[in-house]
Amino acid sequence: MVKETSTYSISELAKEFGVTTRTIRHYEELQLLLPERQGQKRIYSLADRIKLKLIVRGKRIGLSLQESGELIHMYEPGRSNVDQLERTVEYIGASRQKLSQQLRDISTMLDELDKAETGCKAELESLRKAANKE
Amino acid sequence: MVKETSTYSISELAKEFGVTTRTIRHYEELQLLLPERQGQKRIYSLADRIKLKLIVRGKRIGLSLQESGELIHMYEPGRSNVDQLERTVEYIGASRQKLSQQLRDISTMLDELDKAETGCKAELESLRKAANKE
DNA sequence: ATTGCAGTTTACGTTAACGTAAGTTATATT
DNA sequence: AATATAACTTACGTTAACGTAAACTGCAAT
Repeated sequence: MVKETSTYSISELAKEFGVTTRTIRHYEELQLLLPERQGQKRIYSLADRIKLKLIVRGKRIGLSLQESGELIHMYEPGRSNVDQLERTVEYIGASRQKLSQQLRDISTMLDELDKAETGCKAELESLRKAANKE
Repeated sequence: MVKETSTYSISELAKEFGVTTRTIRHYEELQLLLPERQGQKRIYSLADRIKLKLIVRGKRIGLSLQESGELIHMYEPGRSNVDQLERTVEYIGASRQKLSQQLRDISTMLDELDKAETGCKAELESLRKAANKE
């Protein structure tokens, strides 16, 4: 069963993305989200949900809220003039470089984890052999 | 020309890794580094340098200093007993999972950047065509 | 009518990761 | 001997990203 409506309450989003409502309101304070209102209550659109998803994903790879904000901004209207578009393309290039570096870093770490694990398991083996000889 | 000695001053390391000496001392406050001393002066070994490298790399992919500290700990003596070794292997597994998730996140972001870039460039093209028609 | 959620605002508190400044010491150079 | 340079310690300051508490609102069910 998939959702049929395209609006969400704050607690629905909070539950879905594993954050608190305070966190979501905080993102709004920083202008990362700007939900509609029904009276006092915040009503989140599908677009808001996607932005939140991007923020949460960004956090997993160590982006600051500012950086996520800039990424969000890229997917938005602002494509008014050439100057703006060119700066966006530049920013995309820089982002790609940073992400590529992260890929390399993660590969290195995974390699090192493999080595460490192999070492641990060998160590465990020899400890168990020694224990059996008693 | 490669370094032949295997000790470093704090400012050498700071320069090499692009951090301040304050930062390096901070890592020592958190017990991530424990350099020798010559009187007051800190003398860093090759092992210290490697740890620092790991910390800096960890920061690039969004690890906290605590997490980097735990990773460092894994590469260290502690292999005394079976219990400890097993917990280390578990921790390695968890780390690998987290890193794998990051790999997926980064791939997704790179894809989205590609789409955004394509969109921008198309937009730029049509803007330029329009400008030429004047 | 009141009890109970789910939501709201306002505002101060907290943690991580350093920055920054002030004053001290040791070594090397002019 | 005086000065510069690189190190050091102590301690308070700062920013990001929320946490937490208090007090209020609106609607729904008992």
